[in-house]
Amino acid sequence: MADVARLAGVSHQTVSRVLNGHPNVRAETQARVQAAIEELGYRRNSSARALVTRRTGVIGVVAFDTTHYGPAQTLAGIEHAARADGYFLSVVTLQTVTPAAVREAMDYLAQQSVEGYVVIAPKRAVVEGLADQPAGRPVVAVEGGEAPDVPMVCVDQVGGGYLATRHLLDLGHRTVHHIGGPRDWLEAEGRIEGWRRALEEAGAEIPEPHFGDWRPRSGYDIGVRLAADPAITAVFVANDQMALGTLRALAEAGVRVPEDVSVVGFDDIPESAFFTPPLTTVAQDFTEVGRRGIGLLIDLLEESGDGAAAPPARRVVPARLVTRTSTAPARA
Amino acid sequence: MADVARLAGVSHQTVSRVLNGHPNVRAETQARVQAAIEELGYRRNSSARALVTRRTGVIGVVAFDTTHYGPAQTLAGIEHAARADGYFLSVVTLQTVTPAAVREAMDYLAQQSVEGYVVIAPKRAVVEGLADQPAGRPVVAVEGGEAPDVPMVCVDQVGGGYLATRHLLDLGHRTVHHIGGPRDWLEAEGRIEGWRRALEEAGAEIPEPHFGDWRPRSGYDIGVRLAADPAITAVFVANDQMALGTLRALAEAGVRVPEDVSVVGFDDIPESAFFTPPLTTVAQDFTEVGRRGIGLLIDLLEESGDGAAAPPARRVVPARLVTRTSTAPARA
DNA sequence: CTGAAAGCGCTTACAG
DNA sequence: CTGAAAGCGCTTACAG
Repeated sequence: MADVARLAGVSHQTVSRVLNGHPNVRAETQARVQAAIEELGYRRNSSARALVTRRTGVIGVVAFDTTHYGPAQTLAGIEHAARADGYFLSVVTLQTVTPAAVREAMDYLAQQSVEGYVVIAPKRAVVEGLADQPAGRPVVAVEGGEAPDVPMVCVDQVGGGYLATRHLLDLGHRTVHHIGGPRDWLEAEGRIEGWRRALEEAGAEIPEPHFGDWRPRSGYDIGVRLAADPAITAVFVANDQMALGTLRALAEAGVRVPEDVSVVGFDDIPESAFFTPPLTTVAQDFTEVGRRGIGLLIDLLEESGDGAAAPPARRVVPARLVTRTSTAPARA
Repeated sequence: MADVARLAGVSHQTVSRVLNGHPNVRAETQARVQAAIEELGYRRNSSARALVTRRTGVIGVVAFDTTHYGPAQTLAGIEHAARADGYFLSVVTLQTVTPAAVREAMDYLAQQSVEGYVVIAPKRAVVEGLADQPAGRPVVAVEGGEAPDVPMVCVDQVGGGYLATRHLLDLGHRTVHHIGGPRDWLEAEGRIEGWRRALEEAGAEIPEPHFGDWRPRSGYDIGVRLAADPAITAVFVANDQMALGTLRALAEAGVRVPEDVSVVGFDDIPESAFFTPPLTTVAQDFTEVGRRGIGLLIDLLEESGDGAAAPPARRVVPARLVTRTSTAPARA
């Protein structure tokens, strides 16, 4: 900066003013400074700046092992939104998901003086890790169902589960079986609640749900058992990967989809349109979740007016049913 | 730090020594300082530290839209490796993949004073963007095939393509058809080269390859055409998602896999074991790629001895064939 | 509209 | 083994 000032024949002070777009600089001076900056390829030292402004412009993100489609997409959404607003993203990916690991990750990020956190928190353990954070930096959770204290943005899982189940009931199925995700996932919980609500509302029998681990294998194993019960005509599976396994188990057992059994998934991963048969499923707008999560955090950071920030309504992103050919009317 | 020094009854200088693990501190003094740090919940200001040490400990990562399995996994691998070595990761995800976008992303990261870059560069355009970087910070590319100047770590794509094709030839197929990825992807190029090499080596006819866009739909569209040709008995598809589409097209056309046609994919995504039928494919160790990429960059940053850093051999991670039931011996 | 001064919170030689 | 001094490169009041 000293070099730039010298070349432009001004004080380093004025260079700073130009850099920060302060109004009180003569146009001609500004041009000269700009030229000097270009010529020298000068780049402001971010550490020095952060030291004095007490702002690093860095948002810490605690992400998940990204083999899961949802968390991976959410991370991308968060990144785009943050960059659009001029923030940097420092990411830690959780390997083991325990409250301690979450705290450790946040602690690690704190070393880098992040201004706030976005935590992808679809599991209960993550939300618990959030609970007893040393106050100070704002935290926004994303994909986390109902969290007591932490501001949260998520897709309407209950609504999505309801949508899927309602779709099957509307096709004339007497009831709908469910293959849920792991019970410590808040998303799994939301989806099962939506399923139950739709059944209750329709006065349908509520069969005992089964629980998988999100992976195709578990959907397959449960599917093998479901295939053995000829009374079953409709299954709502809590994610597309498990639904894939279920489809495979049904096919192997000679159960036709959708003629004998209708199947609905959840997530709308890129592959699901090409399953055998193409899967009816529930799509989530992860990009929007990321955008709102970052928006909420930035509101908190910049305390735009009232402390209430975004109204709760803006924090729930609706789910959307995508109808393909794995579902059909129940046989009479 | 001043507060800590006061509480411990030493100079802030000594506090710094304790923080940095300098040897020349009396054990008793150190304990007192530690206690003071704990009591005050003191945390060193990273900006001040970076300002004087000229090291931010931040590695910039230019990643890809993470809907692709490979890049997503690689990112996770990079993150784990970086954290294990005490580095922070600042990530930019590319939306449009052009040389200009790559430069822009690196420029953005430069604002944050990253010490070096790991760039996920499976497309030619990314490698081009890397070419004319203003020197200064070291760059390591990952997943990028052959790059002229930039140090590179990648899975042996040629070897993988060879493995897949060889497997089919070994099963007695006279030749192997190929559905390649987009031609501007270096990985697609490597796989096709391995395919061609295996065919040449076996003296087999080399059919005209087809090219998809990695997505299931394109594998489907090409599969529809392949299904119409009864002479075809073996297909090597450049990724699992397209292979999924191909399987679907074959099934719809009444072509049985593997009885009529054998299919091999590439990537070993979590779903592929549950395709119809379970897919024989080529697995890549992305974690290892991430680890070596970070290792290489850190070598560069810390200039451990000679400038040669890791020997080229260490930079190529072997691919591995995973045999499932989508492949079978050719009919006599 | 522009400059001289002070200070952000650290680390790095330099003394002792 | 420990402290007093200088300085990293910025921004923020304060003058003028």
